[in-house]
Amino acid sequence: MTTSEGGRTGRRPGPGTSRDAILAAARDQFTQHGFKGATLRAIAGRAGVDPGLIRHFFGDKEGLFTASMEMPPEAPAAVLGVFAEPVDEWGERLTRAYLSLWEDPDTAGPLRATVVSAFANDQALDRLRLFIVSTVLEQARPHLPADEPDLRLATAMTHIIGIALGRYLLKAPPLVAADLDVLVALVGPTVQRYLTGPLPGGAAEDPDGDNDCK
Amino acid sequence: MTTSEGGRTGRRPGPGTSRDAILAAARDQFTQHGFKGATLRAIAGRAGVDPGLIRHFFGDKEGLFTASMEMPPEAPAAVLGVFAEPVDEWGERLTRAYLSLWEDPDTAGPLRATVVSAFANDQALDRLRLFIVSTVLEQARPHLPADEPDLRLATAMTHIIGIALGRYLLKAPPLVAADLDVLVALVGPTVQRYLTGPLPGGAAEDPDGDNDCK
DNA sequence: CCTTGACTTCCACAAACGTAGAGTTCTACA
DNA sequence: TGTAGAACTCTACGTTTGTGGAAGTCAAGG
Repeated sequence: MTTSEGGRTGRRPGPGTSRDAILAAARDQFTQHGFKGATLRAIAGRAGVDPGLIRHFFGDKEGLFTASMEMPPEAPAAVLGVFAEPVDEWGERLTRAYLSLWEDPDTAGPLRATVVSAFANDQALDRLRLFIVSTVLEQARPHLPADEPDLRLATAMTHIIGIALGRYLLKAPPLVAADLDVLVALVGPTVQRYLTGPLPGGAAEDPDGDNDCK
Repeated sequence: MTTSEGGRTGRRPGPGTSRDAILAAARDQFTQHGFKGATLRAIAGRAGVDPGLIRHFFGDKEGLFTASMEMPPEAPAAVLGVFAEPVDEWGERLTRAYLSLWEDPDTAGPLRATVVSAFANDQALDRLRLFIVSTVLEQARPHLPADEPDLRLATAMTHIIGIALGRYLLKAPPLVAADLDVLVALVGPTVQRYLTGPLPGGAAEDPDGDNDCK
């Protein structure tokens, strides 16, 4: 975002805006071309900055990468906080909380970078799985029905993530056109059903939810 | 002229085991490191072949890439064929047909490569969206309820794809551990509900009333 | 035999990459 | 006002990459 000064070297006048410009450009390039595909020169070019500056701020290409995936700590907390609410409201709340992360420009960038890189890099994928499995699952399991709590949360989360991918990454027209509230009203009940509803194959009309079918 | 090959002489395209080895290695490397991240030398090394052979068979790195994403034509037909079945059976059939594509080693490779590259490459993403939107949507829309048919199919497809990503790419333990039949029984009804069930907020009446949470 | 064309390998090159360090200019603080 | 250090640019090096062509090998037909 910084204008390129012609020929001049040394520190630019005014407050340093370059760091943020580099981060924005990095997220853009990493999500568009992957880790190896994105070049430091292209990122610097987009940011209107000398490539050497990247090394100054982030040391490494991997340093830049991890920095570009960091998101404000209140972001995951917003999703995790849903688990403190009554369990019968999780469906809509969870859906709305997660999709809101993708709506907010501040968190959408890192989120995008995280997901995309997870699909193109085994290490990043391991990190993502670890976060979902351990953090999310551990937080939610105590409040879920005894039969197959892991499978319940996995299908629910997968569903929400799938919607997010379709709307914000694949940009499927029907999902993009839909209003966020419509989407939440549509998906929320399904998520709720996965979380606390009866499971097929077992005693479906069991009101206690106390069945041990597998 | 004894053969139907015309009057051509010389060595015929042999049983060439190298070509297939290259394709397998290419799919492996492309899905693991992305298009730019995968190197022709690494692919050739994995295939136990000289890098020059790749150029001989596929000409280009992009030629190799597109070739590695081609899948047997009967694969998409298996999914599209579901639309010829009664609409009230689409839920389970669609789910099973698509997930089966990921179970079959012959189609899982290209499918994996397609999806992964779509997330790391804008062109591939456009291709995938075009296929889903135009081919799948056009085929299914005539049989769907009049209210929001596109949104119905979009949520349904997104859900199935999300499950596939969680099970076969992210490898979320609960989804991996679950039997395919269990997964179909769990997800199928949800998909069916998206396709033909009532929409929240809308005034649509549900004639067959299969709103049972079974 | 010999010819032919597909298969396979080796060597080489130009471009682009990440990294490195030295040098230049501006801000912050005493 | 002066100085330390952060911000910033320039030039350069070593490596790796995709690509190209020349040359050798092997099976099949004349």
